[in-house]
Amino acid sequence: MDDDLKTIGEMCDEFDVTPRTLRFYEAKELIAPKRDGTRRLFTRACRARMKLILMGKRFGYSLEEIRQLLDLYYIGDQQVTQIRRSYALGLERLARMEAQRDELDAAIRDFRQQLKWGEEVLARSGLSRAAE
Amino acid sequence: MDDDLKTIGEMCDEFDVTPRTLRFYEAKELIAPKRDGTRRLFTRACRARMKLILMGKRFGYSLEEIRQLLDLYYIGDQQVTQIRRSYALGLERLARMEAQRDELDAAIRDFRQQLKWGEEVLARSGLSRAAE
DNA sequence: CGTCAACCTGACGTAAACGTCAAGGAAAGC
DNA sequence: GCTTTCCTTGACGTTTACGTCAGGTTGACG
Repeated sequence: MDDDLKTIGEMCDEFDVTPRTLRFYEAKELIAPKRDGTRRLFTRACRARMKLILMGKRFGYSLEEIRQLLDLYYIGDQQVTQIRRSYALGLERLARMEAQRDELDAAIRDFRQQLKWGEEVLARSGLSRAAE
Repeated sequence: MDDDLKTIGEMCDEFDVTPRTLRFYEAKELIAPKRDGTRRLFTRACRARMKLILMGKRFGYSLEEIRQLLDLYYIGDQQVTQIRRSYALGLERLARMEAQRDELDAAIRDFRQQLKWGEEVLARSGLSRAAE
């Protein structure tokens, strides 16, 4: 049905990672490629998950946290209790993300202040052109 | 002159870290406590740096990156070229921080959407009380 | 004087996220 | 048929940021 399958090499090109990384993610059950005998074949679902994995990494989640996040995205037809647990987990994570963003905002404000101080140091340093 | 010096134990209480952590930071030249014979004595400057170190860690910098940041904070009377280099580095970092925050904002929006979807799943699951 | 708490210096252990190397299978081109 | 290329599975190495001992000092207290 959906057989736009990719080899490990093609995946590496697409996502700019090494084969080791993809095998590692499989070992950690973050992705589950099919097999042609012994060879891995990566489905469209794998690629979707890879995008999410790399997104997660960009803002500092561990692979284990990402695995849980992926479970949240792909719940399917499980028990409602399971969904509720995931939902609660999601709320927690949202709170953490918002806290993190607020800290980052504050840090950015501090940092801007620091840079203004740097500008003054440069200005008073006897040189007229601060940006050359 | 300024002799409000603290022992390692007092520092641990103040910053909620272990002695090992402080010794490690000294080994990595993030802080430079004085000595009374063999014992470490932490100055006010050390405590200021510790605050900045912990700040840096909170939003995901490595200790090595933090060490460079601290150099930016405590420039002193170095060459102006040096100051300029640090300043440029600071601008870069600010850009990175803002990009990170924007990604986080976007992720939070996505996530909120995801949670709304979860709420609907719960609502349609035949149960009236979604939060018990 | 003993000992107890708080400190010291190695030095080895650990978890995460892969890198790297060895040894081998399978298909594709010449 | 032989070589090259791409893939496979172990299995050990690496970095970061410490934890966790072992063994040795030192100052204060009873």
